[in-house]
Amino acid sequence: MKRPTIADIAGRAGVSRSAVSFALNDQPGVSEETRQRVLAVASELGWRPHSAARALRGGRAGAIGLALQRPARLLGAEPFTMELISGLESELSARSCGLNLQVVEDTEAEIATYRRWWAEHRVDGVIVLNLRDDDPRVGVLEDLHLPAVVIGGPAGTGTLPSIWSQDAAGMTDVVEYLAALGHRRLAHVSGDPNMRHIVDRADALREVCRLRGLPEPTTVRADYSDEDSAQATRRLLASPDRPTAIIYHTDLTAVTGLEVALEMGLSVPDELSLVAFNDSRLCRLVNPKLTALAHDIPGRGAQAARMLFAAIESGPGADSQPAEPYRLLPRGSTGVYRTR
Amino acid sequence: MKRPTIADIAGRAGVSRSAVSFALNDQPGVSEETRQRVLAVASELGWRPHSAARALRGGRAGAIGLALQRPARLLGAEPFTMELISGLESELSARSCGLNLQVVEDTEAEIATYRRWWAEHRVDGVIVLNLRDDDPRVGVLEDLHLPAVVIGGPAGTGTLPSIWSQDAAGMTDVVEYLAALGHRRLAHVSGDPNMRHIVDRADALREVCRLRGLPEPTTVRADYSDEDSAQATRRLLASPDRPTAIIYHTDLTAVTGLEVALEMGLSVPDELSLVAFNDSRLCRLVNPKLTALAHDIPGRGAQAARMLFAAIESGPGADSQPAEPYRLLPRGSTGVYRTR
DNA sequence: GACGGCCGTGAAGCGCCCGACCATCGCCGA
DNA sequence: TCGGCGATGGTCGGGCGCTTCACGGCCGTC
Repeated sequence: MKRPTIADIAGRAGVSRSAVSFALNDQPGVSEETRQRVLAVASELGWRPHSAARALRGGRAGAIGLALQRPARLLGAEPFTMELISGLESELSARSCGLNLQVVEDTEAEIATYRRWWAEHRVDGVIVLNLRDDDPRVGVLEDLHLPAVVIGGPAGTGTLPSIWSQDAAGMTDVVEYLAALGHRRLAHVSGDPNMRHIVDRADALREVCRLRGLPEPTTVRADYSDEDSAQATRRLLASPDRPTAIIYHTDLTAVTGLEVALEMGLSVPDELSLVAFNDSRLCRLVNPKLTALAHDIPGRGAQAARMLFAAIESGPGADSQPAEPYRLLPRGSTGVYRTR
Repeated sequence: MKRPTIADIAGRAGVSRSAVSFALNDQPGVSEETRQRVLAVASELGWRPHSAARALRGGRAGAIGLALQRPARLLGAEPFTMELISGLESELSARSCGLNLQVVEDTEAEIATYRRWWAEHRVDGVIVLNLRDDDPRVGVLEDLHLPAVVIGGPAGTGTLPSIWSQDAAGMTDVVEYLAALGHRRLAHVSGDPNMRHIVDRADALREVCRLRGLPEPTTVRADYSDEDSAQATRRLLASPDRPTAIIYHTDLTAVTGLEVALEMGLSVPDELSLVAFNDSRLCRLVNPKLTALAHDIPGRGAQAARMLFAAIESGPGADSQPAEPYRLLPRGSTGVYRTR
């Protein structure tokens, strides 16, 4: 089975290759009649443009890139990435644009991937995840003039457009909600403090507590692992003035925290309330169900894809946009604090 | 910033373009000295082959394709896909080969994607998931001569090499284990009966029960949704001769099942044992932890990638291979059945 | 009859690979 | 001594499929 080329079409339709090209690309230079004839032959032969030839000619690669900087174990566990991908896809497939995926070890490898993609003309643009402070990726992408959209920010993205989740607002909502329930001693199990949004949350937490006259909240760090988050929760709950409510940076971490709390004989939510950033099925599978800050991740993926297309088509300088705000979904894991 | 081409290297090194090409591709025809000089200049300029030009020249596209036929919500929830991808990647990145991802609606769309990828020269081969009976994808890929590796089988994959999970063996292990614990009435919440491996499991279950003289097991169907699997479990447990052990086709479904059982006041594992196909963090997050049949998914992804490379390089006719067998991981959700 | 608009053709070239060809040199046999 | 020959190390140029610029007939119009 041989792939048909425009030369084949030209032969069959009795016109030159250029005419075929014009016809197929809706360019002027051929009569309507010829155009129709060419289109008919093309669809009869099942012609499709050879992506490499197009790309070589200086056009688009017809694909965007997504580098995932995550260990294998984690990729499976957390739903974020896949939901984001499916959101991206919804926009991509509409424009029959491909998605190039690459799992990378660290930032250095990620940057190497961007350089390679750029040099090999593999992608027309990339989506950047998990912005950090002074993120070196931003500068590299700017230098390469490789269109990119950052999911994160809005600060520190340089000239790259970004789509930023309103983390401070989300955290504020949670704290006000918890305060209204009578909680005063709050704690926060947070992620990598180099990540922009993690810092935003911690800052917001402190700020709102200050404004509301609540005691200084505790922030401890835990990565995504079982052990780490269990340990963090254990430490918090073992302290003499233990918090009455804990906010977790992920659903995964929160679920582990809930296990630990129950294990330690605490009643949730009577003696301890728990809230998770990121909602997922996980939050509804545990008992009591976890109160969560939900996000429309596929929606954000779609939004990012649209922004990236805009950046690819009209060059840099596009505006950053906020993502849809977090929605607080109160469930069984939060309630009025009852002193014994 | 301009991407350097071999012409640039040729100019700087004072040789012809062909010489550069020979040098860069480890072909004979240049002296060792020239080769070194060319390589030095190339790395100095940061040259990388233009993937499109290579592909156009008749070479490889330098990427493989993976079409995911799954609704967005689900992709996030189940860890399988991402673990598989990370396994694929481990092999791909070693050969600096890309991964093209596409989320598709249904089989028809998936086939259209394969045709498109083929016609556009976008991928050198594909990984096919979730083989069904009389799967139309097999014939299409054979016709296109598009190298492919099927994850599933081993029956019904035509000339395509496959990597098949030993579902019957896994199921047999579970049943023997449950029988040893004293269980007699078994039930099975199964997935889409069009899927090969799902049928294999159901067949094995019936067969082992027959051999062991256990009563005919019940098999009910449930898709991945919360409601569906909850409903299936509820029905099973509401029946007068309700099963004492239930085997679920996914961790996700099993977790939902556990919730339902606890909700109905059953004690797990005293009155009901639960086992899940597919292990994941989910199984360890619930209480009691779920007994599961574990699989090394990233390992399977890597294996599939290696097979696909072999198929791409040496044409069809490669052998199918079994995946590593399931490992039964007994946890808190299974135990001796205690009649009240 | 010059001119402009419309259709269409020819050819170049994107970056890379590779088959065909060529220059040089050392070696051998007449 | 010298022509011929093979090996070595390199150049030339075509072509993969597609786009696009420059041009050239053809017709109708002023």
